[in-house]
This record gives sequence, C-alpha cells and structure tokens, in this order.
Amino acid sequence: MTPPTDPARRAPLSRERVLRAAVALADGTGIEALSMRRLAQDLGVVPMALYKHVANKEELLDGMVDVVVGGIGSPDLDPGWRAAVRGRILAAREALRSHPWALQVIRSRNGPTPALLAHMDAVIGSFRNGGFSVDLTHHVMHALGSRLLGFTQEVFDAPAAAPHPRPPEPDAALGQLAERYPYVAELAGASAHDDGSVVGRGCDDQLEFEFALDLLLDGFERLRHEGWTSAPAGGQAC
Amino acid sequence: MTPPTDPARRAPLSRERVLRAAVALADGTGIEALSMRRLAQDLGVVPMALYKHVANKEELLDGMVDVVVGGIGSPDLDPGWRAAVRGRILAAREALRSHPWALQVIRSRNGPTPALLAHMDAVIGSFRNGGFSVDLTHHVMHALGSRLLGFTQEVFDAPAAAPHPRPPEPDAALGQLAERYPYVAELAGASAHDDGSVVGRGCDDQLEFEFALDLLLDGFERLRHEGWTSAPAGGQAC
DNA sequence: ACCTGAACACCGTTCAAGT
DNA sequence: ACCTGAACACCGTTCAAGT
Repeated sequence: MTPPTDPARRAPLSRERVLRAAVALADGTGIEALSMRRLAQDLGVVPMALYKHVANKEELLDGMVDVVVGGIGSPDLDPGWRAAVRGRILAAREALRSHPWALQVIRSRNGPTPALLAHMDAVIGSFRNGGFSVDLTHHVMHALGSRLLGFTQEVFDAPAAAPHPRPPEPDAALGQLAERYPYVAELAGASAHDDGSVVGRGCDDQLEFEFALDLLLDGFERLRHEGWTSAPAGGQAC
Repeated sequence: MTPPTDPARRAPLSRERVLRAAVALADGTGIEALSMRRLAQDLGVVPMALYKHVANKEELLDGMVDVVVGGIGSPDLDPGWRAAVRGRILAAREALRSHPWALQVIRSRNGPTPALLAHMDAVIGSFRNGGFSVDLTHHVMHALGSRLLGFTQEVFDAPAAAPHPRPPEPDAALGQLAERYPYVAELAGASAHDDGSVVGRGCDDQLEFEFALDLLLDGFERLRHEGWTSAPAGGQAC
C-alpha cells in the first residue's frame, strides 16, 4: 500500500497525529468503522500505543470533534447581529460538510469541547451585542438547536453514509405507499430530486437550510423588535 | 430473581413479545445496553432463538421504533391546520417522552417505518388541507425537521441518559470558563435551572419546546398568507 | 425438520510479563 | 521505566452438528 519506508523511522506518535488519522479514517470509511484497533493498524502501531495519547475512545472522539469544530472560520468584522449569526452558522456548515460523522459524534458527547464552547460563545455574543436580552438569547439559542452547527436535523440521517442502504422500492411497494400515505406520495412525487424519502438527505441542501435559517432569524428579529420577554407575569419560566 | 415458574412453560416467543422486551430493556438500562445476547437472556432463551422473529438487530430496532411511534395518538377532529399540526407534534412528544433512546434510534434508521410514514402523512395532510401548496409544505416539513417528532434537536444529547456523566466542574474550571467564554457564562448564570451547559437537557422542557414550535408555526402562517413560493423566477429550486 | 451450542471475527480495555 | 502481547469480557451472526 504505502511506499516502502522503514516503519521504525515513521514520525513518532503524537496526540495530533492520532487525531488526524482518526478523522481521516472516519471520513474515509465511516464512523462505525472507527475502532481503536483499526486506527492503530492505520498508524502502524500496536493498539495499546494509542492509550499513551488518548485516555480512551471517548477522549479520542472529543479530540476529533475539536479538530473539526476548530476549523470553523470567524467572520472578521461585526456586520450586525443577523449577518454575524448567519455567517457563523454557514461557516460551521462549511466546516462540517466534509465530515458527515461529526454532528452525530458531537451529539453523543456529554458536554461541549473547548472549540464548541468558543463557537457558541461567538454566536451568543452576536445576539447580545445586537440588543437581545439574556432571556431572549437563551430562547433563540434553544430554537436554533443543532442548526447552530449548520445542519438541519432531519428525521432520518443521510442514507449516503448508511452502511446498509435500502434497496430501491419495487413498483408495487410504491403503489401501496401512494395508497396508504397519499400526502407523503404527493410530496415525494412533486420533489423530483430524491428517491421518495420525504425528509431524508438529498434535500438538506443549501437552499433548504437557508430557508429554515432565515425563517428563524426573521422570527428572532420580530421578537427582539417587540421587546419580547419569556415571563410576562414576572417569574423566570425555564 | 423471578418467581419459580417453570421456564419451559413460559409464554412462547413471538415478535411482539421480543419487541416489547427490547423496548423495556432499552427503557430500563439504556440503548447501549441493548444487545441480542442480553435481550435473549432477559427473555430466558438462547440468543439464536431471537432470529426466528427478527432477521437481525436492524430489524429489531425498526420494530422497536414502530412500537413507540405507533403509540402517537391522533387528535380526532380537524381544528384548522395550525392546531392540528401543533396537537400532533405535541402528541408525538408525549409518546417519545418516556423513551429517551427512540429519537436517536429513529435517526439511525435508513428509512421510515410504517408508523413513521403514517405520522408524517397526517402532518403533511394537515398542511395541505390548510391551504399550503405542495412546494411550501415541502419546505416547512424540512424546517420542522426532528421537531416533527416532538423534540428540539439540541447540540448535545440529554446527559440524563449518558453512561459516563461528567463530574461536576471544580470552581477553578468554572472561573476559567467565565473568563474564556464570557457570553456562555452569562447565559449559564442567568438560567439557574441547569448545571452550566447552555444547550443541554434540563431546559428542553415544554415551554422551551413550544416557544420554538410556535415561532416556526408563526413563520409558516405568514408565508402561507403571503402565497410564498420557492422559485420566484420559475424553476423548481430543490 | 427443527433447534442450538460452538465458533468466527470482531470490540474496548486491563494487566502482567518482558525488555 | 517503558512498552506490549496475551487475556478478559463482551458483541452480532454463521454454521454445522445434534435431536
């Protein structure tokens, strides 16, 4: 496979080299193929050697998240809260785009990594500097949810990354689908872009994402302008 | 453990019994503890006996999803699109509430199960009957994303279900957090309800969920009223 | 014909033995 | 002191042998 370099001479293992190799492995063969044993094999070392640089697999995943999230660029100037938030979220989308496993791994973590905290801090700061109250900022951050990281959370994951792709439906099954789920069939028929899944990949594309993002940003601006507060009666609601 | 009933006399295995036991196991000990071997043990049978009723673990998970999603009640009358959609989504939230693993498992499936299709068909139907064009319905379904099932997709999963809960941050770490991520700290300080995670569980509660849902529904109504269309220039965008 | 124990090819991690 | 092979306790699934 690799050119015949002397394995004993290869670059010494380091945390960074381990993390970069793990990201490459997940990119190339999917997150479910990422095992400590397989990663060690890719690096040409014995599995136990990895445990010098990461405490366990959890810490490895944390490190991978920070490698990817750390790559989110920050827009330089502050062009108003809306453009700042929009730009940062679309930058996150760009950074995560080539790492389909990243969102799923982030979700499985128990807490934020430093790079994630930095990203959230920047977005929160844009809201606050744009005149959002702490209360409203709190709510809009929740409303954004995983869209903070540039991804619409669809009901199903991207079938592209699926290890066991569904076989294409036979025509009879499609007919049955139309009969039993007429509205689903109508929608699937109208959007000629995908294979029949209504809320699947294929359509989590830029336009679709920006539609939902702008809808939310419009709503945020309206609430900000109205001086919205969560507890008209006085008490903190959440 | 169990009363001394004759194991040979226990109810014969059936697909339904297998699925119900799997749901109970995932509810009780978490989805990561659900293995074919452990499930077989709970049922007092040899692991291979399960493969009579489900082809493999994937099909087992599909079946579990349908058990839970099949429990979503449907509001009887049609009280206008907004109340119908709102009611159905909150019913989904109720049905999934006691099965924290369900959303994650649904997301990992490659396609919809029958019960999921039925749920989506009902929601789509409410939009269409409420005067939404196919085009707009398609977009708002995407904008809802996993909120269709009653859950705001937060950046992190609920730490409640986490197998390795984070130890509470020492005070020094909290101080550092405030210094490095001032906006995160401000938000965390203002919301006294949780342990410092900004976009974690603890706050995905009913009010928070309904805030985001109503914000979206408001936006949908506005677009419907304006006769919004995705392609002002003529072409189908997505 | 039916059922099932052993086996296969994995996994993350521990630990004692070797250098 | 450092490194690592073997081992432990798992996993989903195959398959041949037993009834």
